Amino acid sequence: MDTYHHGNLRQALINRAIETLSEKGIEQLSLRALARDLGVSHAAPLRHFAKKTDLLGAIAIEGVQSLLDATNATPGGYCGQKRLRAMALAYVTWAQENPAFHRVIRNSEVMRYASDDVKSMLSDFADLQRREIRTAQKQGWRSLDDPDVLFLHLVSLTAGTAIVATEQIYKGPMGSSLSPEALGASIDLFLKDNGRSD
Amino acid sequence: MDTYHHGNLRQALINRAIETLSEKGIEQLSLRALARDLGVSHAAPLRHFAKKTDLLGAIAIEGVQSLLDATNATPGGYCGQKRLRAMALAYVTWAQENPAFHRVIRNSEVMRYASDDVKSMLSDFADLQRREIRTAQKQGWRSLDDPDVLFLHLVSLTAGTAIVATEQIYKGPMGSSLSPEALGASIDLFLKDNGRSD
DNA sequence: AGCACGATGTAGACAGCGTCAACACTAAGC
DNA sequence: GCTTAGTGTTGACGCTGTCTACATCGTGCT
Repeated sequence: MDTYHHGNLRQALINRAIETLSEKGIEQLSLRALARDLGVSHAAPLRHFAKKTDLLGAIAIEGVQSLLDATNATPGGYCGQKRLRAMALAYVTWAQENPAFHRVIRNSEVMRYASDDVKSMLSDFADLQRREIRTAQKQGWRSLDDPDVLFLHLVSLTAGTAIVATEQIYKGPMGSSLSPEALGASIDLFLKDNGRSD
Repeated sequence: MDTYHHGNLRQALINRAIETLSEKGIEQLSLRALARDLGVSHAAPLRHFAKKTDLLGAIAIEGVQSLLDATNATPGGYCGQKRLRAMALAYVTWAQENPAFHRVIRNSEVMRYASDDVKSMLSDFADLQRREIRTAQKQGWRSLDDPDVLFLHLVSLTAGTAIVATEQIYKGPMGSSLSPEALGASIDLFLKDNGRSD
């Protein structure tokens, strides 16, 4: 028989939200629709997420965790330039495979109200990239460039590539140049170039 | 005395929408609030924009026009690589100076319902960039690279840089490296590099 | 002039939304 | 076994976008 209490409504809400987020985007997400989908009353979600932004915040935590897992699952043993390349590609691939997470994490409304946990995780992630840039430079990659500029460039390029690779708007203009090979080649324009011809 | 008819409600709605868009973002925009701000009844906007997306579509048209104007106002006489650099910088600067337009144009919900006019204008803009890439390559800039990959890279980098430069999320992690000089230097990593040391 | 008509604004209604408050059920600890 | 905290339900409020019916204005026709 059906129990009065759902049992795991909190996680069920998150999971269903991720589904609808992938299908219909963030503006179409509604707490009441989630409640209907899960067969609970319209106010039940409020027991677990007082505000809609709290649900999105919880998804953001899972999303950042998923992103960190994806970049950590990157083939090990590399350091510096090769690691940066692997991380950048992992980011783009992750964005393509987890559109819901990607949209949530890159949404400024969500991140404005995100918990400090999320912010510090992302901050650590940024620091990791900064360190790898330093390492790569010590190995001779773009050693004369300002590391802050390299970091800005890396973040801009990966964020932009992920968006171009996932947003429907760009599908038309880009045409065939969104294959994994093309994406890798584009990343390589920055991350294989060592400032000298090779 | 006040006239029964507003006189230019359509443009007034667009202008006020751009204001609130800059201040509060796209999710906070409401037709009824606009009507209140302009002192007309809650349904008056519907005479000019049957759907909320129609208003955003109209703003998108003005936005794309503004973007094209900004890139055309780029110092003339250049072709190829220098022109690409000027266009990329103009795009980022434009995004910073016109956050409302930038948000609307980069919003996939809006662009999904955008008119064919907007889409063809953006398509022409993309073609222009492709041509400049070809020209730059003939001038020796990255002449061995696949032009499709260069185009993908250019779009990703400019889109990403504009987002990093405008979205509050990145302000923290990026810190001081968002000065115009840093942005220019980051763009130059792609657009000044000619594949050989110089 | 006067009249019809289209364009534009108003008033009211409806459903859907987020959110709050009051109440109902259930499990867990004393 | 009773209390209590956690969880789900019901109903309400004000907000939203959108629809319909009605009001008012300017403009062109006769």
